[in-house]
Amino acid sequence: MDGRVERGNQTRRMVLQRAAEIASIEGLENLSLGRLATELRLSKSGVFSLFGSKEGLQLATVRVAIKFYLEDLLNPNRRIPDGVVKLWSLCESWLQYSKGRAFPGGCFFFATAVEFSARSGKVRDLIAGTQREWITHVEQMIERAVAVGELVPETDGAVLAFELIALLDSANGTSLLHDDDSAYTKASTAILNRLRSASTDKSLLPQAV
Amino acid sequence: MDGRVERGNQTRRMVLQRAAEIASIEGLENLSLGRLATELRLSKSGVFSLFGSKEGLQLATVRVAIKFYLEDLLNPNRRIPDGVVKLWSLCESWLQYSKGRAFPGGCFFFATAVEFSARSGKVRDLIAGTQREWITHVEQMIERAVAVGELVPETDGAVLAFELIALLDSANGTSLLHDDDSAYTKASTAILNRLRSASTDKSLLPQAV
DNA sequence: CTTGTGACCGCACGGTCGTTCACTTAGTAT
DNA sequence: ATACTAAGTGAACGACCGTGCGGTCACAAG
Repeated sequence: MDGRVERGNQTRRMVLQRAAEIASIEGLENLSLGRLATELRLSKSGVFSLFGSKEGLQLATVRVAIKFYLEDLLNPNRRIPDGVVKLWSLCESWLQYSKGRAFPGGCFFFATAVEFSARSGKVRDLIAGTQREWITHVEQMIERAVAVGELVPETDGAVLAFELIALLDSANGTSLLHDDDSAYTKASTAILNRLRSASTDKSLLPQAV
Repeated sequence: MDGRVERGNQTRRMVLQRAAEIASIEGLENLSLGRLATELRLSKSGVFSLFGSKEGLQLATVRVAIKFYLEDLLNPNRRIPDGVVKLWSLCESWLQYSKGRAFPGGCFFFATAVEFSARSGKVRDLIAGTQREWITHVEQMIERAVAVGELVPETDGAVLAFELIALLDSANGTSLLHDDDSAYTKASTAILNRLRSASTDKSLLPQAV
């Protein structure tokens, strides 16, 4: 029980919450210690000392965003039994999460992954690793849907996962750029069509969005 | 015939070429006059005066990137007759153009569209408009393929265009982030499957990539 | 009660940023 | 020859950047 440490953690949480918001809009590189400090009425050196360096702040911001996604997106879906419905439910939740602008700049990882995709360093590696895990997770859920016989056995899991994630990301990006929610409907339609075409039992999924 | 103006245009081209390269990697916002000047052995104020402001430089950079795409991507395909083969050819060219890293940070418009998708201003508007034109172009080619009877009449052009562009963009982004060309193969496979499923004559497209 | 530690502040540093301004140079037009 | 114009330079500006240092204060451990 250390009141100082607890106070520090609370401040850290406050800073990181705001940092994740800013980063989703303007990118992790455009995060600045001074701006965060001013907005949150702290001193620049105080914020600095909480994270040791700007890179430390960036890494901590990514980690807190990971936590948000695990809690808000993956956790709620974890009790649904494996199969095509779970897959569809995950996609729906993802679109809803993006649409709800939990991060004002849309999906945090989409924004930062694109920002760092052509760079190098610890931040890029952390983001790339996180993205890799997400892809693997989707692939596993596809494989399990095949295993329980709800997707046709010829299903290429890697390609299908690529397709689903592409549609999700594009909905996020397009809706932001054109300030137009119809991208979410298009993505839903496309995903539903794609899942139905690979399903063994067409009655498991809704007819249309 | 004005030697001064011509010299200026030449310098402008040189600056913009490098600016587009940098922007594809680090974004239009991280372009800096000083850095461009140092790299190209010009004075900072000289570069500045060629474009009047940083925003002017950003807008000019976007415009030159548009020109590159029109010349390198759209022009070569314009003589192919309307239909599903033209559609497939356009996608293949796009993937090849991205894969060849004509811009070292992959597709210039993908990088900058994501960067500016949650901002406002002239630069964002120009990028959004350009993206809108590209979407419309793909939709038109789909509609024409429907008109010549090569795609089934029930085809939803807006959704199909969304799907194709999503797959192209994702191939670009994923290949960069994970330094892995297999994303291009996945995209090709998915696009080919999708086009075949909507085609009236399955023999028009290759069997696989 | 002492000693140590972590949160946090104020201040200053070297550096880069976009922008301005006075200036030179060189090609055009009259 | 003269006046004009555009390209390009060099020095300076104010603002902001990440970082380091010295210090204050509240709390914890011995």
